[in-house]
Formats: sequence, structure tokens, C-alpha cells
Amino acid sequence: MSVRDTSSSSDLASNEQRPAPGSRARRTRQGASGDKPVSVRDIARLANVSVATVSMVLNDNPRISRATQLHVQRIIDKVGYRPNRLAQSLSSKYTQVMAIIIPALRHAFADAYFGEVISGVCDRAGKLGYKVILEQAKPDYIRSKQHIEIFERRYVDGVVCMGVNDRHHFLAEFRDRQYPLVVVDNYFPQWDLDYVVCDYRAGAEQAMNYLLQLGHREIGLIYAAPDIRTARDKIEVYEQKLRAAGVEPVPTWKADGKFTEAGGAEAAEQILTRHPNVTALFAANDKMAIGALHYLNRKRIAVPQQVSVMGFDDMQHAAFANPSLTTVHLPLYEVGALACERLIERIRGKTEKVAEVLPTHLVVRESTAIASRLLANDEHR
Amino acid sequence: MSVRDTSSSSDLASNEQRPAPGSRARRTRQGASGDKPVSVRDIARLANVSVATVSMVLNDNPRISRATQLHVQRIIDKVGYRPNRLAQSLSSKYTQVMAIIIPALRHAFADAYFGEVISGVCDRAGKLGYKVILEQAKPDYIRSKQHIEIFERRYVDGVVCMGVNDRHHFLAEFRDRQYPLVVVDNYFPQWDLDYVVCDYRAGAEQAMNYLLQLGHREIGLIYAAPDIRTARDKIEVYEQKLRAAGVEPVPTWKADGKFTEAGGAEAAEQILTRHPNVTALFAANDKMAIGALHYLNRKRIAVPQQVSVMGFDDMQHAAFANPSLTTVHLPLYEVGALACERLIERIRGKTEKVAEVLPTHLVVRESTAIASRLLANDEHR
DNA sequence: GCATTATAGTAAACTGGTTAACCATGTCGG
DNA sequence: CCGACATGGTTAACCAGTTTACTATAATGC
Repeated sequence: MSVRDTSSSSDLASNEQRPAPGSRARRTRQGASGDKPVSVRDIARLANVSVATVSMVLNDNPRISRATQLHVQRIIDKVGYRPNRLAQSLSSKYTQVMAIIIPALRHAFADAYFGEVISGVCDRAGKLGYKVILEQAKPDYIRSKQHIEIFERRYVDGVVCMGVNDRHHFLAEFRDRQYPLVVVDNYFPQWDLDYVVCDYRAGAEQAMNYLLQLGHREIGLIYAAPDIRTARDKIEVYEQKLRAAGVEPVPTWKADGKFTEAGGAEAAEQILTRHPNVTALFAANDKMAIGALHYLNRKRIAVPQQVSVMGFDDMQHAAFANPSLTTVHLPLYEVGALACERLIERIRGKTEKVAEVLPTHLVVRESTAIASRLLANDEHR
Repeated sequence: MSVRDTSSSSDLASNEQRPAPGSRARRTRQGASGDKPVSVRDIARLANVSVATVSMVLNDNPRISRATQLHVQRIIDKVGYRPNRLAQSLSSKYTQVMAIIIPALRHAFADAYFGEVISGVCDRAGKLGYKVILEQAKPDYIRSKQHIEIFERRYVDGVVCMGVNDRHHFLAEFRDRQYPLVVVDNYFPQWDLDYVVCDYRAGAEQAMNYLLQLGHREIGLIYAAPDIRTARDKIEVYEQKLRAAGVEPVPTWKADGKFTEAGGAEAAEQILTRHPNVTALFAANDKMAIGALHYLNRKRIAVPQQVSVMGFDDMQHAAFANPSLTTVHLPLYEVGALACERLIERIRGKTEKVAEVLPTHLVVRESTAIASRLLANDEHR
């Protein structure tokens, strides 16, 4: 039955004329314009070869001779055939899709921080032939095991996970590496997951070194999210650096700014009302720094003359704050791209642990200056 | 409890004991941990029913009796079976996936504007059982017809398209509605595409009315992207409103800010050096407004005392600019959510044209004030 | 009492690809 | 001249679901 190529000359026409031998009409009502979807079978018939051959041509299998390859390809091009990727994935075991999982923050994608990373992932994924789906890990999402389901139901081959913290225990389920996962900008020694991060410790050191060089000693810290390992690193470095400079950090020099502008403003207020002698504020991200700037402006505290402000992240608009923000540049786009690439390698069977750390660098702008304490001394002299 | 499935208590065990009636061992070596993926066939065997029955149970087909339904469902739950969605989509013709197409801007996703819309789309899509994939429409992407291919290869059932302009001719290919598409924040009378937009005209009117009420007459416009219909609307309204107030707009009161902070700063400079008498700047988005603010600060031009600045979009951080930005709030999140919903309706066969316009409103903050001209001529200048 | 219709379920075809196993030829070494 | 091997292609069995056409049984109508 399957060897029905006998009536070869009528092939093209028979498609329409055949009186439906199988009993059922095969028009599945695709587009309104009546384009019947072309399949490998159609191509095989038109090219007088088996479907296996067509499939092999599609996949550049070397078993096929150059001649046949060309012949079949010509027909494929002529009819504009595109293999159905659902069918491909169904048999091939690979979906060529990865997910980006972001936590359940309100309007998460509107955050430029995540946006940069996402851009990196998407660009690189596109180049490597992968599609990217977006998933928001709300509590409900985790509870119903959606993060596993997207694998089991064959939505994706792997996931890039960002914005996660210590309380996201679901990550432990990826320990066994059955499902490829790469964490961005955080790491979990206890679960030994693959990760790609910016060098937060070095970044914090660059920031602190600079502030210390400028003569600042009473430095406030606007931190956030201490349940994120890389965020804790910043806090630790802050304290280490102060001690190394002979200053015992006062606990209340610190305040939680929750990674938001509003939080940053509040934290700045807390710190400065408690400690008017603080001459510099180090914020763990630019948003909080901008919040602090906003508070200082409102209070008519001159930046950087009276108080210096140091940001972290180097978001696009940090350069356009008033005054423009001195900050630590994070290669977020690159982190995303690299995470994506490593994930794909994992998917393709590579087994080495991924633990990439990308360098940061200081960007000096106008929100920082010599400590006001030193200027005052100058005047008195 | 689970022991008494049916008559045959050997069902569960037989899974292993059966001497492979087919011929080939069916272990496909899935996870390293040896989890064989469960299929409808497995469930059918365990439940002593046909695969058709299992399928119908999965789809709540009323043909199945309550008793069988429960019996099969119990087994599905027990073994934690999840239907393979590739196989489902392959036969059912629906992928339950939509794409968001964004133009080829560098680091497009890092833009809070797109981010808000994306958040809206993703949230709503998740609620309605759809996945969202991200596509960047670079010139190459369009040239190779990827925007069609994602449909033909069955990646998606529909797309939400944002950030497009008049030069994106590929949109014409969606005119025939063979592939569902909803445009966000732009509209194309010539192609009659479905769209969901903010009411840009009303927004621009709100902004202009307010500035005019404050006594401003020489108002500069920092526009951008005149190849976007909704962006042109803002320009048109700006001129109409000026004329309605008895002011003939001067062409060089306008400058293109390219929707970026840097562009906004440059545009502000151009306008103000050419026309020092301009007392207010209306920027077509917040980023440009913030750029303008930055320029004015640098030039020690007091905002709002000397020059008022009006933004557009109401991005998160507009409130934390110095001074905080008066702007027009755009319901971007809602626009995204609605576009998503309408798209799904389209996919499901609804045929009414989509042309939704969502209201905007003014948000008054500190970057605008009574025109300096009115404050007696004693002060600055 | 028998045809008629509902009800509940099954077998098999179908979605559109990939791939292992097999087979026909041609080439080479001994 | 013959077995060994390479080349290039085919057959048929998969992947994991959905759906149509059919069947067996029970309930109803007259």
C-alpha cells in the first residue's frame, strides 16, 4: 500500500483528484485560504524518494548523496515546505526551547536589571537556534510543580533562573541535574547548582575602595535581600573593607532598601537621621541609590558636597540621575548570554559544572567626592 | 486502598513481568535516574481501559461515565502522569503558546516601557493557560520570514507585536488574519490590523491642557519616532492645542529625542539654545524627559522655576527623578493584559475586529509650575 | 417483542516527523 | 574470484497524544 508511487506521472494532480480512498477527506481546515499544510510525505512523493530520505536531507545526514540532497532540497524550496517542529520535537527528544524563570515580583519584567539579563539570554538563544519562554515563579507556580511540569510536558529543555533567593527551596529539585538549570547572579553552595554571576565581591570592593580613598569613613550601606547569597556578599565586603580601614562598622549604618527607589529613599532617611555624620551612602543597586538621591535632594543635602552616593549595577539611566551616579558596572547582558550558552551546552550533554564569574568595574560620575570631613578640616586650617 | 484497583491485582506488577510481547524493549532511557516516561498507553494498561478512554478523561469528554472518569483519574494522579504537550499539540492543532515580538532595539527588554507591557501579557497569558515566547524582530528575522515561520512550524498560535512602526511592512502579511496578531500601542489604518493602545491623543491633551493652564505658551516638544502612528498623534495634538490657545507653533520648538535619555538631553539643548524664551518642555516619554532634566540641571536652569518639564508614560522611576516628574500615566500593564486576552479570543475563533483604547491620566509632580513669565519679571532670567 | 435510540467504550487511523534495521550495489584486498 | 566493507537508500517501527467510526449494552417506544 505504501509503495503507491507507481502512478508517478499523476502525482501532482492526484492530490486533488483522488476520491478519498481512506474514506475521510484529509482537509483539516488549516488557513482560511485553504493552504493544505505540506508534510514530509508530500515532499517524498514529489521527489520520488522515501520519507526517511527527506528527513535525512532536512537534517543534513551524510548518508544522503549530494545529488539526492540537491534534488530533494530543490523541491522543498519550491513548495516552501517547513517541517513541523512539534513532530520533530516529539521524536527527537529536544524542544529547542528554554525557559527564563523570574520570581513573582510585581511587574518583574519592567525592571531594567532583569531586562538586561533577559536581553542577553534572548539574543544568544536566538543565535543558537533556541526559543525562549518566560515563566513567572509565583508561589502557586512552585506549589503546583510547574517548574518540573514544563520539563515533563516537554515545553523546554532547560531553564535559566534569576532573582532567586535562599527561600526558593524548589531549586533543590534540580540538584540531581536531571533537568538542566543555570542560576543567574546567585549561587547555592548547599545545592551545587550551575551558575553564572557577576563578581559581586570584587564589585563591592571597587566601590568601597573608592569611597575609602575619597576619605570617607562613616559610610552608610543601603542593602537589600539578605537572603540572596550575592547580596550578602556585598554586605560582607562592606564590613570587611571598613574594618581593614580601621573602622568598626556600626550596625545602624545599615538599612534595608528592598531594592526599590522608595525603599532606598527611606533607608537613606533612616541612616542619616540616626547618623548625621555619615558622609557617604553605598547602595546595593542603582534604584535604591536613585531613591537616596531623591531623598537627599528633597532634604537639600548637597550631593556630592555633603554626602556622596555610590550605586551598583550601572543601569542605563544611572548616567542621567541628578547628579549622575557613580556606580559599579555589572555585565548583565553578558551574564545572560553566557548563562544561555552554558545551559545549551548542558542540554547537549556536557557535564562539567558551570561556575562562571564575570568581572565588574567602577564607573565614576558625579555623585561622589572627597569626604566633606576633609574639606572642613582644610577650611579650618 | 490503592491495592484494589480492579479485579487484577497483578496489574501494577505486570508492568515489569510481561515478557515484552512486541519485540523491542521499550525503555527509552529518559532521565539518568531511570524514570521511564509514563504515557497514555501505560495509564490505559494500568486502568484496564483503552487509550481513547484515557484521552477522553484527560479532556473531560462527557462520553466517559463518572465511574470510569474517577477510576482513571485516580491512577493518573497516583503515578503522577502528565500528558506530553508536544503530542497533544501535534494532533490538536493548538500549541497554547503565543509570541511577543519586539523590534531590534539594543537590549530591548531592558526598557521599562516594554517591560510593563510584557508583564501584562505574561501574567494574563499564564492565567489563561498560555505560554509566552520572546522574539526579537531584527531585520534578518523579518527577511527570513521568521515571523511567518513561527506559525508554520507550529511554535505559536498567535503573536502580540509591540514597538513597530510604519516601516515594518511585514505587518501587511497579517492583514488576511490567517495568523492572529494584535498590535500594541500603534495602529495601522491602511492594514486594518487588530490593536490595543493607550489613548495617546487624550494623554497628550491632558499634558498640553495642564501646561497651558499653568500659563505656558512657548512650549517645546521633544518628540520621537514619527514613524509610529501613536507618536505622531502626540505631535499633532501638541500643535492643535497650541493653536487652540492662540499660539502658532514654531517648527524649531520641536526636536527629536529618539526616545532615549541622551536624545532627550540633546533635544532640550537644541530647543533651549535656539529659543531661550521657551518656558516648558513636553517630552514624548519619561526617558527623554529625564534626559532633559539632566541637561537643565547641568546648565543650572531651575526646574520648574525657570522651565517646566512634562513627561509621558509614568515609568516607575519618574517619581524619583529630581525634581520628580509630572507626567501622563499610561496603563501599559493593562494594555499588555488586554492585548493578550483579545489575542487568545482571536485564536479561539472570535472574528470581531479588535480596536481597544485605554484611558490615560495626568500625574502632577514637581517638575511643572506656573510659567516663569507670569511670575513678575523680577526673578531669574 | 422488536426496532429505536442513548450510553459508554474500543480499535484503528491520524497528527508529522526521526531512526534503527535492513538491503542492494559498488569497491577493494588477498 | 570471493568475502569484507563502504555507500546510499528504503522499510517500518517508533514518539505520545486525539478523533472518528464502530460496537456492545441498556433503556425506551409502540
